[in-house]
Amino acid sequence: MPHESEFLRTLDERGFIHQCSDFAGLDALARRNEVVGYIGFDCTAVSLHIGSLIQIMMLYWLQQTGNKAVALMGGGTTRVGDPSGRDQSRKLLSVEEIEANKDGIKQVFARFLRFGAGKRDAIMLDNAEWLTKLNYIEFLRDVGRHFSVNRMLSMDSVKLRLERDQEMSFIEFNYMCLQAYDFVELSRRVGCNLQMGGSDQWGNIVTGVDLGRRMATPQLYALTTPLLTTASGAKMGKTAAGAVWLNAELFSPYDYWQFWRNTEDADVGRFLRLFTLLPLDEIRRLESLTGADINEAKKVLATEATRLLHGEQAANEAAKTARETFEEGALAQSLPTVELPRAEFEAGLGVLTAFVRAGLAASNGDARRQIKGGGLRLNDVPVTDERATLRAADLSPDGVIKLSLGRKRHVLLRPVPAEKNGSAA
RNA sequence: GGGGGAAUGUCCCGAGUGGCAAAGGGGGCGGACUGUAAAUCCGCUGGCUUACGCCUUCGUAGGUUCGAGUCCUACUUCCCCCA
Repeated sequence: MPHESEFLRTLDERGFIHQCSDFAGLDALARRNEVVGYIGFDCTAVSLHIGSLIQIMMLYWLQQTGNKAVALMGGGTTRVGDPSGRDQSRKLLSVEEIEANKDGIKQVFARFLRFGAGKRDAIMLDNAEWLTKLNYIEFLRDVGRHFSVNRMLSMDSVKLRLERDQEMSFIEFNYMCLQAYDFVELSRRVGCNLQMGGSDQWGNIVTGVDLGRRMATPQLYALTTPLLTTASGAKMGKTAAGAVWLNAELFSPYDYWQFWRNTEDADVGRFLRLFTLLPLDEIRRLESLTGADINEAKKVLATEATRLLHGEQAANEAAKTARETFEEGALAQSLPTVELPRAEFEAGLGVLTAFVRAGLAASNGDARRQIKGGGLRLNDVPVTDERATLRAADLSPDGVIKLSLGRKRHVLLRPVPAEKNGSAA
């Protein structure tokens, strides 16, 4: 069942598609470039993380193949909380937190979508705009009567919670109603006819499609992506440093590059298709590399993915830093740098403290343990004495000391004259 | 309304006899092996300390005790059964 539209064909070839409510119908729309598709993003953190990247890429391809993309901020729905895939209720965020999160999340979209007022320009909306103005009684009469509680109870997001005897409050139970209503509202406001999302959103999205039929919107469609895990089964996007954030202030371009560079062999092809724009025949060539040669493909993946999110320059710098550090054994000046007052350094800084200040150890005790395990290095020399003190002789000609945790994590410590405080560069 | 159970190392699951910094997993980190991969093996996984050691942790608050995760009382939350 090959798709005729460029949109579906591209998504299919690149591995984005998990389920669709009606391939033929959507294909027909896409062939005429009449798809107006949206994806909703919860505002539960100040930045999206890598788990949302596949959704963002779908919006990208939607626009690139001649259709209209809508990025929906969940400023309203986040006040309610999505129970999908959760074992327990999440604590409610304050309105202020949600607004702050929304501001942080917005930034990233400009890198992937062309916004504007034109027919094929992307737009960004916030469902707080209509959800917060709903009148409860009216909503129940106009919308609520279309929802079957029987069916909602049978949906996975609800059923699982009930089966495990886990509490599910009424507010969470309403989440899918609001999300379904969003779809209808977007249909009416901007002619939206497609909602995309992760496979865990299938139930919520289809509920929206169904509500649209009952409320007489034009035909709506649902399209979901597969759940992304690494080849060895782990959830994607967890590293030593925690979540892989998309905002550069939370997760530097260098770390981002490293994240992709450390992709498992078996995932390289899949990730190249999903997270880069490289042509498929080039990807086929890269993923066919075997043994150590596949490292070349990983570097391409890292640089391409970083370029998309952080730009050409940041990507090249990250690639250069990695090359100097890992391949040439040189001291790359662009490694993450932590500054500390020169006075503190001259007063005699213990190695333990130094590693804690650099963010490579959680506490002195942690640093001690790492030393015992042979995991800490000072200027590439393993630290063996936990009582050692950093000295001026340890400074490189450029005035920095290189601290390393394990093979991969390196930080430069730089004493500075003023009272500037240590912050990662 | 009555009866019974449960809450453990703030990542998760989960043993626990009055002497416990608290078994065991998972996850994570480090080491070895490699290719900045996977798999495998080994070590570590509360804070402070050069160290003897000190401090903080088992839902909350009290109590018994030389000593309490462990016993008693009250409270909070959750689950099960009866009504």
